[in-house]
Amino acid sequence: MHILVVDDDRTLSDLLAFTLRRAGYDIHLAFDAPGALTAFQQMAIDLIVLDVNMPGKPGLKDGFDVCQAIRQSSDVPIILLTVRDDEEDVVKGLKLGADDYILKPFSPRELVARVETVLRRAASGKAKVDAPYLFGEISFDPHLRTFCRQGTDPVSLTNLEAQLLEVLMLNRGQILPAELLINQIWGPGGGSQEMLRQLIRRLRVKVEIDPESPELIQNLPGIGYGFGL
Amino acid sequence: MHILVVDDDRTLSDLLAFTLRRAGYDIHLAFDAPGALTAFQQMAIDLIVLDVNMPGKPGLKDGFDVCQAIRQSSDVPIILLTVRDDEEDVVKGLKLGADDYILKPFSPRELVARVETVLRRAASGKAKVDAPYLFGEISFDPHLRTFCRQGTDPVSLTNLEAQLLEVLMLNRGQILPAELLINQIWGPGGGSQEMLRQLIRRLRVKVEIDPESPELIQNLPGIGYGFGL
DNA sequence: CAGGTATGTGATAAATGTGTGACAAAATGG
DNA sequence: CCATTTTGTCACACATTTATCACATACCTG
Repeated sequence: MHILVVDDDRTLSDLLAFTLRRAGYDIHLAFDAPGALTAFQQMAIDLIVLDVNMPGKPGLKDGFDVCQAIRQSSDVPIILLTVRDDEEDVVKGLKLGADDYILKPFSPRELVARVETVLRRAASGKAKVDAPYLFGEISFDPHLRTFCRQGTDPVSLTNLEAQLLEVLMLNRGQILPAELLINQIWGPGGGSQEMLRQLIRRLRVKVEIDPESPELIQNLPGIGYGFGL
Repeated sequence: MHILVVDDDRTLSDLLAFTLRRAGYDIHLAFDAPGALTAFQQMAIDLIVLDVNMPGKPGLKDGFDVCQAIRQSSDVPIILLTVRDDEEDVVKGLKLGADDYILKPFSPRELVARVETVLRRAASGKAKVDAPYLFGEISFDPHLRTFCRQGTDPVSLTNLEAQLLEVLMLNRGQILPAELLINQIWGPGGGSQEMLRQLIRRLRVKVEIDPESPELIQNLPGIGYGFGL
């Protein structure tokens, strides 16, 4: 599994490479926008970790241009690297076709988790969702595990609740089989219908206006659950 | 990791070089302003330790001119060396784009700690924060390790407490994963959740009005801690 | 209609995360 | 060297999250 890391900052590149190699990936480095395109064209890359700010040249001056150029001919998964102050950058990048983002500073575990999530989504063949954590008046921040509905206070979710909501929102409009949800949240061999039921319950209590008449998270009997149907 | 040390005082240069080599860095020396620029242009330098007073030539007559010249084309981290009486020099240098300063005389540990902090900041990709150590009625001096809240006596912090507060304040408004804090304070493979918890405790006792209801340093369960949320 | 299954709900037990205090070990300064 | 301070380790308390169990309700089928 080959990952291309694009960042002009050598210290950060080395950290990224070290972390991802340790997680079992083959890493290739590029340090500017033209180098990124060249590397991508010369190697079979499975995912790109792409810093937003980096030196380039006219027509290819930063990470956004790289993202846009790659998207003209490929749907390889792209994860943006940006700092927290640059939320416009995140939105811009996602609109240009990036799949996810990582906020600096990040923990190694966060990085690996993001990479694995994005690779899983790509492997499942699901089309990308624009603004995956927005839905009408609702927004969800998977990094802070915070659910926001306009006009109400932000709600903090627990780790498992946030994982469930993330999977549901990334696959909005569809019913996900219970078995798949259990597998994604508890891993192979973990979890149970019972545990999923309780987790659904807890999540509904936190995110639905009236949990007893749920509108966001709905059930198809005998199959599973979906978000935003 | 290559560090360029610029100082006309050979004894001090040797001390600086010895200390930083012992900490694992590759050291390059320059002894005047023109030599500094030449060395910087000929090598891949990751950080410059730059004495303020040193011989130069017209247009490049001291450390400030070097700093200014380098900043026209590079954002390599720069640490100024100056004596304690020259606070105007410090302000002048920081305005010209230096990242931090070290006051002579200094301890080897102080030097290494400053270098590591500045490299870490550079690696995090975070733009320099204006007045990073001010926050409302609070101020923190990382060199003196002194925490001040208006209307109360200054509080002296230990080395680790000051390191933790520095990381938190430089990333104010964000939750920093515990793993990242541990890594930054104790280095790769060092520290533990246990040790972080104790350090958080000790720091809260010193800086919070009521450590049992902390307002400055807050926890996001399962993720980490943040300052000024 | 009765029985079985799926799903929702609540309560409690178990597990995990975080805060606090005490003491040992290590580091530091005079 | 010794006294003091700092840091690390351990134990326990408390808070939160997750797992388990029990029961209720809805729906479908024979």
